[in-house]
Amino acid sequence: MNKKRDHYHHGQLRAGLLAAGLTLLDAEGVDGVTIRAVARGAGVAHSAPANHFKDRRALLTGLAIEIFAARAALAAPLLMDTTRTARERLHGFARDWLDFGLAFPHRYRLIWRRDCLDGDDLVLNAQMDLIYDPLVALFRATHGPGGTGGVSAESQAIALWSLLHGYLSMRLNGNLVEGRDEKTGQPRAEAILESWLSSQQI
Amino acid sequence: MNKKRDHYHHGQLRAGLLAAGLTLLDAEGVDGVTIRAVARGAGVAHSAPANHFKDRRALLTGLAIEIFAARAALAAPLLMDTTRTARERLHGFARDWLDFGLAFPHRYRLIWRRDCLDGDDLVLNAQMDLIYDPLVALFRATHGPGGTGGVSAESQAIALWSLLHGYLSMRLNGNLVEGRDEKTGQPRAEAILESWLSSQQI
DNA sequence: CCCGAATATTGACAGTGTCAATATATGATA
DNA sequence: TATCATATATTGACACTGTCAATATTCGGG
Repeated sequence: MNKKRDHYHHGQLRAGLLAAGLTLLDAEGVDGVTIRAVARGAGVAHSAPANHFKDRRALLTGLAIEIFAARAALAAPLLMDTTRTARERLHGFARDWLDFGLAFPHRYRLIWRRDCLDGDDLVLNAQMDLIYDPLVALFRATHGPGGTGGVSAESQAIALWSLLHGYLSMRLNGNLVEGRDEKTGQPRAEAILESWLSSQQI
Repeated sequence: MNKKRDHYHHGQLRAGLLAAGLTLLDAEGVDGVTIRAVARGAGVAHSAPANHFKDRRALLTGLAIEIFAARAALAAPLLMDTTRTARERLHGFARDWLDFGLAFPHRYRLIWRRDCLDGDDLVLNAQMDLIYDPLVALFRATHGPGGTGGVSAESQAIALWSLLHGYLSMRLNGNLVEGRDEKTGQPRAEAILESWLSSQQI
């Protein structure tokens, strides 16, 4: 049963490739995650990954799904935690998202690199909805029964996510520097976030 | 002086390479802009570009500078046009930025791909400031002399740009679909933009 | 026990960026 | 005008990549 180990893997290779890929991603960025480097990391021949991922694109999509799933597993319960106010939940979600991006820049970049990923992958898209849907629901719940001014819950969700994603992208890109708001003295991201939440009367 | 044309270029090659690069960029995206493909486009040997761009990175940085410069040439005068109100100017700037990104997705993506560019390039960074500085100045001008509530002009500029960039990134990435606000019926981007401007009392 | 299916290996190919060696053209100097 | 350093272009090579085809090994069900 386990005579010739070290020569032929079995069963666990897919997971091993993903693990090696994540290590490479954190260390060298997306460009470092080559099929051959991942194979080397897992200790198999350069063409072995082909049995588990048809493409480099499929490999990166597998990584993105793992990463996104981990975020959704945290964000979804947080957004639906009815023991907290809407503002607390949105603030916590935003804080968590920013912290994640700053702590794992290469992971954050990868999940948005649709040119490297399979944009039609159903699992990948489902992970996004796992966050987006509770976010919209939360905004909808904050709307009064009258529902007069302002924009829709969907637009609010998209606006908040755009704000977070844009800020984070530019930070990770080196276009923005960590800093504090010149008026309030808060960390910049905090100031912008709180200002937006207040402007939405949340 | 011009005996052996067709064999050796002179003088105009750098511009020719950039032109070929831009064509390739629009047609195939950043990945299509390889040194060799650009050389083929300009009709020279695969190693000729090395005399004008030390790297592929340098070539892409050259492209990004051209692209950014063209945007700055439009945005800066617009932001400083004192014949218009602050709201008109900010709205016009945002509209122009969104239109540009949607019309030239590959160009838009490239100028933010710091991993493909030389992030320390002084010319490239100067182009960004050519837009950022007037933007901050405009926000500062809208602040009353009291200067009580709200965030600083810098934070406002960063927030607006984050909002625009985040929305555009997700649109170009395929994460968002063109649509209309469910409440106002406006195009989504318009609704989000106007809502933000109003929330800043502009 | 055996055979098909799954999985891993080796080898090959075209494409890439980059470097070194070579060839040609330009422009300043004599 | 002649010469020569310098700028520019060419050819050739190398290592690396993704992907495919052919081959070898292992696993699991009959």
